[in-house]
Amino acid sequence: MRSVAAELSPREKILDAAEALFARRGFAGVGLSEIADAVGLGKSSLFHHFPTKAQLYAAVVERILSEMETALVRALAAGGTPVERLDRWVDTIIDLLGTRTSHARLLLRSLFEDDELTGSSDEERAADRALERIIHSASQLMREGMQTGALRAASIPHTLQSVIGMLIYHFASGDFGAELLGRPVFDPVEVKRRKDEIKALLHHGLVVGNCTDEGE
Amino acid sequence: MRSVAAELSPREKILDAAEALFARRGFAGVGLSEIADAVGLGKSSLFHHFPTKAQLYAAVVERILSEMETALVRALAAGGTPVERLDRWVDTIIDLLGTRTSHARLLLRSLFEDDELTGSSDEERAADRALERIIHSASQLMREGMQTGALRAASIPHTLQSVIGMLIYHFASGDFGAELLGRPVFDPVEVKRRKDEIKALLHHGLVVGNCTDEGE
DNA sequence: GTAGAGTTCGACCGATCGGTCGGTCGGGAA
DNA sequence: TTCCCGACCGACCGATCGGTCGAACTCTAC
Repeated sequence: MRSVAAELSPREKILDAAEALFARRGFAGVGLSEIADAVGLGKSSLFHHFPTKAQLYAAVVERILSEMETALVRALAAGGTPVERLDRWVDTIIDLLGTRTSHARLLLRSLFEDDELTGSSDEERAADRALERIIHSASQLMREGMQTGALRAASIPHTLQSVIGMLIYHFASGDFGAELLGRPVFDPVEVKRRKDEIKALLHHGLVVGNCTDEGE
Repeated sequence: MRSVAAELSPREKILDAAEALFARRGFAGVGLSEIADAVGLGKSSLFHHFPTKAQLYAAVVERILSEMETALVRALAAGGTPVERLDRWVDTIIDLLGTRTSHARLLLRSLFEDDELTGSSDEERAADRALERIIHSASQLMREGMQTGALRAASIPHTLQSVIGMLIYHFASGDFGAELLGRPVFDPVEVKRRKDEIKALLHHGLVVGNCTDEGE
């Protein structure tokens, strides 16, 4: 079948298997033997590539976040008005989360588990820093939009939390989301629709008729 | 110390301890001995009140969802325009999630783990049905609002997902959210602000100037 | 009293957990 | 040919997992 392209390195194969399993059942819910079986290796061989289970998990998270950061930097660098960049920011994240079916769940899980999972020296700090940069540039974008008057004045952290919630939660919602939608959340039709719906909500809100000023 | 009010029943004490632990580390991440220690019982005593670990977990989820359903039914029954009821719906959920600090995480986790955790006969079905009723009544509310023209026409499932994501994710985001906000997400000031910010986003959107019609 | 239900307990079970260890294997350099 | 080295493996370690069992300790009702 595949001819030239060469096999993935064992390290990558391990990361792929671990990513899928961790996303489905969480850090504590997956045994190393299970990961090893999925890759086709013995359990002891995993320790040749990753010193501990926690560091394997950290490597999985780091890979996801750095891919996301790269994509977002690229999307924002293309320029345009703040609103155009915000729309492109949303599109880029949805393209990623809608394609890599385990990323949303894994990121959401890592948000919980990391509270207590000790930040192991190297790998985990890298993930944290990538996340920090993503958040920082998004905040910057919103601040700029509000200063130029393109965006309504609002709490930037809260608005960021709202957008993150709309994005990550949706693609992590699994069977529940699929039942709501009547179609898998990763179905291309629904992924496309998700882009439109989120951008429409950001552009127009939900309630009609409250256009110009205050809300209370 | 406390005189009249009576102790909580052992069943409730177990549920409280299990709720806090499951929320923090997930189903697989918590051992029964840990729960037993937290309650002040021997591990074997837990099996007198709950036949298996899975059913204890299901009971925890069920208690949360039924409390939430009761509060929401009460909030919607008070009547008013669709927009008023929607605002009250948001306020009610935030009052709950902002007070019971483990509920958001536990609900979010249960959304993931349940995909594979077998729906054990009784207790788990009860939770699923409560959740179904919550979603159903919220959909009904949105449908009514759109039909009367109070709400912008939009995909009800997607809008529901967005609102759920904004609510649940935020209160589950823990240290990450606290760092963003500069204050714990359960701080009363931030809880109050969360209500205002979400309702403002639903009322006005984020982008200004796109008031009346289409967005492309 | 004492019978009996409800509750709690320690001891124990097989299985699995993350991780270690000593060693096998194949391929490239000398 | 020899040597070396990274990849890999099976056997094994102590600990902990969810769960069972039978005995003991309440408390109430009679």
